[in-house]
Amino acid sequence: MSNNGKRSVGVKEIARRANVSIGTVDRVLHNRGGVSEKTKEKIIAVIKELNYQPNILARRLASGRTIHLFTLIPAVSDETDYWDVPLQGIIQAENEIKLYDVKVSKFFFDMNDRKSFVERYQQILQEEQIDGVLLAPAFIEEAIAFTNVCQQRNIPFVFINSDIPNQKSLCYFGPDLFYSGYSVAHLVRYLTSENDKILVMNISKDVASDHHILRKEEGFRKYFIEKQISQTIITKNLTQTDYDSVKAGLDEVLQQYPDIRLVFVTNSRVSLVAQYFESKGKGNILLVGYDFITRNIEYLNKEIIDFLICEKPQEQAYRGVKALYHYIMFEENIEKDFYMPIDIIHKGNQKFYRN
Amino acid sequence: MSNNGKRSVGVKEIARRANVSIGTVDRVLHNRGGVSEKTKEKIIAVIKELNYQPNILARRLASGRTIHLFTLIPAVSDETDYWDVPLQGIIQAENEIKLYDVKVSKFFFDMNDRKSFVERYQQILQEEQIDGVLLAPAFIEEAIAFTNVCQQRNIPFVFINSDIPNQKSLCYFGPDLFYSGYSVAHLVRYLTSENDKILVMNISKDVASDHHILRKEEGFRKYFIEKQISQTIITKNLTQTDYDSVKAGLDEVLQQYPDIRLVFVTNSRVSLVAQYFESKGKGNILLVGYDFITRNIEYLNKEIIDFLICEKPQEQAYRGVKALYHYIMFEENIEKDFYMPIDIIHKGNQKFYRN
DNA sequence: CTGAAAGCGCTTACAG
DNA sequence: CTGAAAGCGCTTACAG
Repeated sequence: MSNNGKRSVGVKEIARRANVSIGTVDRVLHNRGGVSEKTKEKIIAVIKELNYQPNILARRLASGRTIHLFTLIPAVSDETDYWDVPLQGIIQAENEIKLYDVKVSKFFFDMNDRKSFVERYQQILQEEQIDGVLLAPAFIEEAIAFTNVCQQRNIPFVFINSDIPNQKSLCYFGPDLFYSGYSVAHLVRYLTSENDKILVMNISKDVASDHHILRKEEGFRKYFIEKQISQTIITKNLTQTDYDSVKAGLDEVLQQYPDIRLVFVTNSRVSLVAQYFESKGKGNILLVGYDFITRNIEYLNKEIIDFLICEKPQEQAYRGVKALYHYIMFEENIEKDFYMPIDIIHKGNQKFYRN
Repeated sequence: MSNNGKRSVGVKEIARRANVSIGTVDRVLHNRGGVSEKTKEKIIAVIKELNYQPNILARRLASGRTIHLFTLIPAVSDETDYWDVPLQGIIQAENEIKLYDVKVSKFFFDMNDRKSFVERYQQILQEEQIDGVLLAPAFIEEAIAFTNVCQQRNIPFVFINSDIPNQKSLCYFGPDLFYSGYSVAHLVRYLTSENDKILVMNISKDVASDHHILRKEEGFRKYFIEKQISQTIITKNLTQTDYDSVKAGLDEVLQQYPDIRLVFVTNSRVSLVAQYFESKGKGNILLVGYDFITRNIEYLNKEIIDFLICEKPQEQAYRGVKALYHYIMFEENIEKDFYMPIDIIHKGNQKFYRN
């Protein structure tokens, strides 16, 4: 109707110009083989000449084939509901693309159990049709094993939350951990003066191999070295994540250094420290931590947590799923690394923040 | 193939159950009329019973109709390239949806010329097929006139950048201006102490009627009143936006108040103030302003601008166009107000920031 | 007021 | 190696 006859050229026109049937054009278009070199060349030439753009709608409609995507992320645990946020991102993407006959199957592993990761991915690998995989590679070796199989089988996969470089993922969506810590240091410089002491708190069952935490602290400290700022930075590692242990640890370190000015908690466990300050009193200590999750937001609003750093976990997962879909649908190549912005949230701007 | 025969029910099945032809089903589906009450009711019942979800792909494919959207935003000017950012958002959305046969026609007006706004919208209204409109209602009365016509003609429209409440827009994407200023105040409290003086600078050709600026300052000041903080806040309005005038204004105010600790510029003109500080020296004054645009980023990296507040102008426009598309395609209702997050950018986190 | 047919631009068997 | 036909789930004239 309002078409101006400009409806872009399709297989029909290509077939006409190449003097073949549309079936043969389709074979060339999808590299299905069974076409003589000569006709193939001719058809390719016409396709180029016409700058043919396939009609995605028609393609999806005609091929009754559902696209099957799989996601593998940690389950929400009592310790933290952080992983509910990426899950929401997956669901958001799913709702958008299910109209185009895409199915997303969601698998979850236990953050504290390597085996569960392996079990889940083996379950996935047993599926007969796997068009793409999104995973949070919490256990590096196991994730490598999984994605090696994907590579062999030509299944595209994307990482979220943390990256394994050189693993030929389609793309990574998540923080640049080092830079994230580095960035916090810059903010901290605005909040403290040179003779203020800073406490870095790493709260994790396995600090020694917690890549996230280590890289963030590295970046944080690097800033002070680079800028030659001789501010005192104390690190406290806590490998027990229950409140009592955190309380004991804080009691100890604050007794030893009573004049701490700012506490930087390198992950979402900042709410535990906030809980401590809520009962003990916070004085003029500033508290900075990670992740825009319910518990933390409560303390943010009470002004017990001063700043939360957040790297859009929902968007990471959302973009991850959409990237797989786009890759499969349009054979589009995607920019390899997509580092999330490092958002700063305080009581004053939390209202309209979105993960 | 991998279909499990679960391909959701379509018009055919509805027609079968209602004992009519698919043509009649289609008439009911689109309220085209010409169907007897009785059959209509019957068909509607079946549709509900089956929880029929139309196949959008097929719908778009079958109806040769192109969707025509129109956008009306300010042109990029010498004064500021701010409006290039929303334009990029429009283009981004356009690229995503043009696959679905959507055309976006972009119109631009001159920020300093009401008449150009009127001319452009009249041009738009002459188009024969208008499926939706996105506009930045910089001139309120004129925007009301325009959108009144849209309402009459049943054309959906969305606002970006600033809102006109009660104008029955489909949706608004942009900042909550008051809250934006309020939010900056909270940050400023972390950066200054109670006896530090603050300078608010409004740089705009028509400060008195610049809604953006006025609301932000209002929010900013409100914070201090609410919290009963007796910090000195000086306002300086500059109605000349060239550098020399800004320089003169700053010379004057800084002579009068030599002990200013923080300057808050209420819009993207903060680069002019930065330029001043670059030549005069900044001392220990902090500089806070708006918008993540090239000129400002340069000064951010030189640490002459300390913080930029940004409300994702690209995303505003992107979401605006997508909202129109979704509304038209799926007749989906959209949440009425979508206030953008109030992002805080400093030298340390600007690297991965996206407008 | 209603139905039957053609067609949107592709893909998928099937036949040769 | 290639073609002709049927069909994906809709919409659009056209005929009655």
